[in-house]
This record gives sequence, structure tokens and C-alpha cells, in this order.
Amino acid sequence: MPMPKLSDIKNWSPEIEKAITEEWKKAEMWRFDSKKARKIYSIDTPPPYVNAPIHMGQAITCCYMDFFARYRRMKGYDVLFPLGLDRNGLPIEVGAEKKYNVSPFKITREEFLKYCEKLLNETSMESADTFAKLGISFTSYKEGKHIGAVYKTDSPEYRSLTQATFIELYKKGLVYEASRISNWDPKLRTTIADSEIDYKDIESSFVHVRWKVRGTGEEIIIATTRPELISTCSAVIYNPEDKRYERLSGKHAIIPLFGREVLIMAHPYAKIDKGTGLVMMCAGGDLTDVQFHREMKFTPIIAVSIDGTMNEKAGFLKGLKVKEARQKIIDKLKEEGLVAREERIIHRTPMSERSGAEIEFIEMPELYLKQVEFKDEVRKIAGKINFYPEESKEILDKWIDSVSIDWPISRRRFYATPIPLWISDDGKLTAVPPAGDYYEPWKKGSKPPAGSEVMKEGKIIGKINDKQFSGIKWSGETRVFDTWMDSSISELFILKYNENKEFFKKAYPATLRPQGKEIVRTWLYYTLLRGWLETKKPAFKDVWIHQHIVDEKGMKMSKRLGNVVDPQGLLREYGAEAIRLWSAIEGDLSRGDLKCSRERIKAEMKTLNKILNVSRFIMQFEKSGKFAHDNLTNTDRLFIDYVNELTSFCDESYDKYDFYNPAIKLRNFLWEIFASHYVEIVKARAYNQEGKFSKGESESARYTLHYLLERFLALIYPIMPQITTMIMNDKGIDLLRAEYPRAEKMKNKEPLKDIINIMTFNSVVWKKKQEKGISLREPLDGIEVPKELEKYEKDLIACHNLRL
RNA sequence: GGUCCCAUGGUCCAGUGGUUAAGAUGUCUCGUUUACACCGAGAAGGUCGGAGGUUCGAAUCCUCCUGGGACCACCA
Repeated sequence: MPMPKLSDIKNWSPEIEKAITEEWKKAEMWRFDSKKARKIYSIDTPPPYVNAPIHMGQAITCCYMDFFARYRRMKGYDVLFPLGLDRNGLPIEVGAEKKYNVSPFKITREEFLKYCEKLLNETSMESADTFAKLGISFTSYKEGKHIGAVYKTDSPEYRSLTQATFIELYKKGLVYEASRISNWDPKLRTTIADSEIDYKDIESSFVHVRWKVRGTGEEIIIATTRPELISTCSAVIYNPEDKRYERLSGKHAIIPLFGREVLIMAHPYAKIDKGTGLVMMCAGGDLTDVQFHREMKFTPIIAVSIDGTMNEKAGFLKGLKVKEARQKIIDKLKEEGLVAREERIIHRTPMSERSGAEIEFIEMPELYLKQVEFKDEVRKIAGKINFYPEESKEILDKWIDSVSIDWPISRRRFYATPIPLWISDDGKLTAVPPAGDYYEPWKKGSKPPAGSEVMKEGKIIGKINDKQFSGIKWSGETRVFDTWMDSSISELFILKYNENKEFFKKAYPATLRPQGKEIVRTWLYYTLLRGWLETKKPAFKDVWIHQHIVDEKGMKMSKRLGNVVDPQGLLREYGAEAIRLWSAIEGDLSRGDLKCSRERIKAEMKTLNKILNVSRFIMQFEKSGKFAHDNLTNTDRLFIDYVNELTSFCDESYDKYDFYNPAIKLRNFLWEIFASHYVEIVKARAYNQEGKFSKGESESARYTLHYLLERFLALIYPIMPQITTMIMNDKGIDLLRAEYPRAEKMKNKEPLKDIINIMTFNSVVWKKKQEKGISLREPLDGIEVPKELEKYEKDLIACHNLRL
């Protein structure tokens, strides 16, 4: 479809956009040529999750990124602006389970992954299509080998880079295995992610149990919601401020029914006003318990086995399910007269979203990537990055300060990057494959590939083919990576780390990381950590942090609240240009949330039509050749000076990722300064039907009308690429490849001052005519042009038909 | 519970110590002028979230409170 023409349309509409954006999507006009590229500007875009349709937040933030990309192209940069699609992880698994009614625990892993892939194949390109409709100028809308191609985080290429970087870290001894508390779903027999936990307020029994103190025989009362874990107790604590129990410090308490003795000690975890102020610390009761055990270096006693039943550590409760055990021990304690009181309390209980089972916290071995020892280094490189807005760096700094444990990177899931390791049957040796290929060790019959290195306790001790390892049976690692292991190398991937060393060297660090404030502690932090581990450099030159798109009441959009605004609907109704302009005009997304209002988006459609109408008016005049600045009339020079001032202002603001202030000024220029006043003042001179003006004066007006229009369109082009390109196309100018306009030297130092005076004068005259009830064309007596506007007198007299 | 961000006419937003708080949008009234009714002119609408404090002077600086948001943690 050809580009629509101004003369063919009356109003701007989403239908017109369709012709343009479809053409753009097909044309691949923003392809990146690494050989020609000199000034590289790369944007490490956040890959949207493909499973759900693009939501308003992604749509708007992507528009902002497109503002940045289009502006930088105008400034002569070779812009690398790739579209990534995030396809790893839990939401895909959950989606497949729901859609096909399958469970990864009932069918084989291979089968389950096929369902995940099936789901992905059905949904994958929908989001790309929405971006195309928004007019986003991604480097490419096609997959492939070229730089800037659409990439998928679950592709073998991407996953093999995740694995390659991991392999190097592993060989350097930066990865180790240690126990970690997992959310265990005893019904599904699997660990589940935090996001799969529903917290429900459930009434439960808060049992006050009588304990004895060794030696003195004194009775103490401890309240608990988990009496079935009493046998695993490793200490009894009270708050250090709690005077009531000071005297017990260092003494031992005797566990009721079990008779084992545990130390009584002060610890801040205990709250004075909760229960009796005494707490029994058990393993697996909750996450606090676990931290406590770590801190005290106590060995936790685990009494709940992975099928959700009690084991031998629970003594007579062995074999019972947790809930049964709880009831049984309460009964037993009552029988023995050990229950002082039983209270019913509402207890916030973690439940599995899918099975409805109560979550148990159990310890399992997981892989950790060292990060605590690199905190200072990450802080240092973060200091070299420009943050927009500056204050957003604080979120990162605060997070780095609070990092206290290493990064657990393994997960017991399925649709994710497999961990590329093989373990010897005695569990003491690890085979590490050579970096570069994509490995799936979990598959049946997989073996460590030739060239694998064998490691023991973090040190390389030989090659897989060495005689000493000939008899060993290797089994493939079944765990996968935390998806942030993939996401945290996005900038390495798009800049072709390991693949095109020459280009990478030229392009790294990436220029810009645009992202939301809520993932600073994950995406940004992990990327900086991983980038530093690979290159010892900051991963980015600039970081732009944005806030949120919220609903009309200022609440975060969520499915649960039912307040999600669908960008597809808005696109159909108002089109991309209105949405884009609204998003720039409404506020600065890097400084505050943007409230999504249909009414206000709709209102911007008026601006689009204003642009069309002004353009139509101007296009009826021939543009007369070049005019030296000095040969223009005073009025024309004044407005040209102003638009040049605006040119510098927009340039400086755009450079700092501020599109809000320029958008406001440009909009104001269009409506107030240009359309309502300049055009009105020079109309008579441009037409010059009565021959009041010289040919030169008339041509000066026509030249200036075109000049102002072209400049305005060029300045607002990054925000509204479609309407501007279309009009400029009619004028024979290709805005898509145009340079950013150069601000010319100004004659008037403060053009706005005179302009405001002119605007005020016009208002006075218009008001007067209205009062007198005469039409605006009719002559008016008794009004003089004020002295300070003498320079513009001729135009003003003609415009208002003043009779002196 | 911790850390951080935000609060200005119905709605959005500017204003970071100095006369009467800028503008947009919406509302109402009047008008139709060789691009435009998705138009033009005009009007109404604010105790700058609340309470203290600093200052000659506070929307602006400080403290507390209220409401909204983000992330983290937690409920024996």
C-alpha cells in the first residue's frame, strides 16, 4: 500500500495508520549494518513475555524507547534497537498446564516441554504485531542471524550463551552448592515459586504448651501454631528487651513428650507481645526459623519428608500427614495436661495456588553464584553509569547494600535453560562441558560430551576421557536456571558476545538500558553483576528508569482488580499517533506514574487534525526558494527565531531522555503560536489578493509558513512518526532518514517576548470586534498598534483591517 | 514491619523561598472569520492532602499524620 496523501484524507484515523505501519513492518528499513556503523547507539529493550497480550505499560514504555531510537537516528547514530521475546519460565508452564489440561508431574518431561512449545507457537508473534501497529522502529521484525534480529530467550542460541557464561563462572569456582529453603508443595511433590503461593487467612490453633526448665523445674509456657514440629526444636528464645525471661538465659528447657533439652537464649526474632514472648525455634516452621539456624550454625532437624508426612524425627507422629500430626500431638499434649490454653487465631498461611495444599518449607541443595564478595565492584561500576532520572540510582544502591546472601541460581522447573553439568554416581565429581553448544543433560541417556572437564570441590582435576574417570557413570543435571540467569545477559546477547568479537568490542558497553523501577533489584542489578563478571566494565552507558502506567484512579493495573486497559482497543479506536502523543504530553514517565485516561487520549486526536489542517492550508502555497534570514520580514524572522530556539531546547531535552517538556512546548507552539497567531497574521500577506504587499513580502510569508511547518514536523517526528512522515512525504522530504534540524543563529534574543505581545494585542482586537458585534474582517477604527510592536505594524494592520 | 517515591481547580500537569499559582483537558456562555465545529472568543472553577515548625516571607525547607504506589521482609 502506498503512503496516504494529505489531499486524500479529511481526518486522521487508525485506518490511515494501518497502511503506514504495515508498510514499515515489511520494509525492514532500520536494519543495522555492523560494518558501516560508526556511532553505535544500542538499546537493551526489555523482552515482553509472549504468553500474555501486550499490556498498556509495555505499550507506552515501548513508545518512549521508540522516541529515543528515532531521535538518535536523526542525530546520526546507527541505532541497534532489537525486539526480544521472553519465552522462558513459569508462566509458560502454567499456561500450558491450563490450556491443555496437563501436569508436568503426570507426563514425561519431554512431553510437557512439547506442550510448552505448542503454546508458544500459537501465541508468539502477536506481541510483535502490536508493536508494529504502535509504529515502533525495531531494527528488525524478522528472526535470523543478523544483528538486531528478533530474538527469543528460549532459542538454543540464547540458552547456549546462558550456559557458556555459566560454564566459565563454574570453572572459576564462583558457583557452589548449598542448602536452600524451598516452598514445597506436598501434594504436587514439587518446589513451587514464590509467585505461585497464595496467602490465605486461615483459622488455626495457637497452642500454649507447658514446658519445664531443667534443674529448677520451673514451668514456662510457649505458644505455637506448629506443635507437630516440637521435636525438631533447637532453641527457645525471648526478646533481649524482655525483662520477664532474663533470668532464664543460658538455662535449658525440656521438650515436652520428647524430653530433649534445648538452650534458652535472647534473640531479637522474638517479639515481646506475641504469644507468651517465648518462641520455640524449629526447622522448617517458616523462613525465619531457617535464617535463625543459619545464623546460629545449628543443624536443622527436618521432621517433614518430601511427601508431606512426618518422618522418624517426629517420633510417634511418624507416617502421619502434617495436619493429622498436628491434631494428634495436640490431643496427646492435652491428655498429659501439657496444654495451658488453646487459642483460635487467624493465621496467614501459605497455600499452593494450584493444589491448594499448605506449603512446607524444606531445605534442598541448590547452586549459588557468588555475589556478596563483588558488592563493592558492582557499586563502583554503577557509579560510572548515567541514571535518568538521577534519583533512581538510589533504588539500586539500596539494594546492593542489602544483598547479604549469594544468588541461588538453580530451580527445579522445566521450561527454562538446563544447567549444563553431569554428576558422577558418587556425587563427588562434576563434568563440565566446553562452552558454546546447547546442552540438555536431563535427557535420557545424555553423556558428558568429549572435551568436558572434570571438577572436584571447585577445582579442575582432569578431562572426561582420562583413564581415571573411565569407569564412572555420569548422570545429567535435572535442574534448570533461574530465568534471571538468562535475562541478565541480554545486553551481551544483543551485542553478539562470544559470537562476533570484533563487533562486541566496538559496541560494548550497551548505550541504554530502559526498564521499570520494580525490576531494578533483579534485571538491572543482575545484569551489572554478570556484565562485570564477564567484562569488568559497566554494562551500560545510560540507564533510564520508568514508573508505571496506572488506571484512572491511580491504582496499579492488575487482572485481579479488573482495571486493565487493553492497548489493542485503544489502538483500534484512537490509533498509535494519539496514544504516543498522549504518553508524551501526559507527564514524564521517569518521574511519576501515568494515569491512563481514554478521554485524554481521545482529546489528542484533535491535535492530529489540527496538524492536518494547518498543513493543508500551507500546502496551497508554493514554497518559494531560499530566503536569507536578513531578507525576511520582521514578523517572519521573529517566528523563525522562536522555532530555532525550540530546536535547541528539544535537542537538549531529548538528549537527556526528556520528551515531556518538548512535547508540551511543541504542542503549545502548534496551537497557540503557529496556528492561532502566526497563520492569522500572515494570511493576508500570503494570499496578497489585494496587492497590499510587495512580491517579496508575500513570498517571505509563504517561505516562512513552510519553514515553520517543516521544522515543527521534524521536531515532533520522534513522538509522532506517522503523521509527520506522511505530510513531509507530500512535500517531497523523507523524514524517516532526515537529520535533526540544525538550530540557526537568532536575530531576536528573546523571540517569545515579542510573540506574547503580539498575541496579547491580537486578543484585544478580537475581543473588541466581538463586543462591537462586527465580523473579524470588517475594518476597525481607533486602535493603534503599540510602540513595541512597530516592527510588525504592517502585518497587524492588514490582519485586523485597522483603519488609522 | 523496613526502605523509597508521589499528593497543586472535575481530570492531567508546571511551578524547588519573593507581588494576583502558569497551562492543558473537561464544563458553561457567546460567535461563525477564503486550513480546521476535532473551530474561534470569553467565563466559572484552587483554604496547593492535613497539622505543626523554620523564615520578614512557604505550594516550595523541616517534623508528624493521612491517602496512593514500588520493592523487600514477616506474621512463633
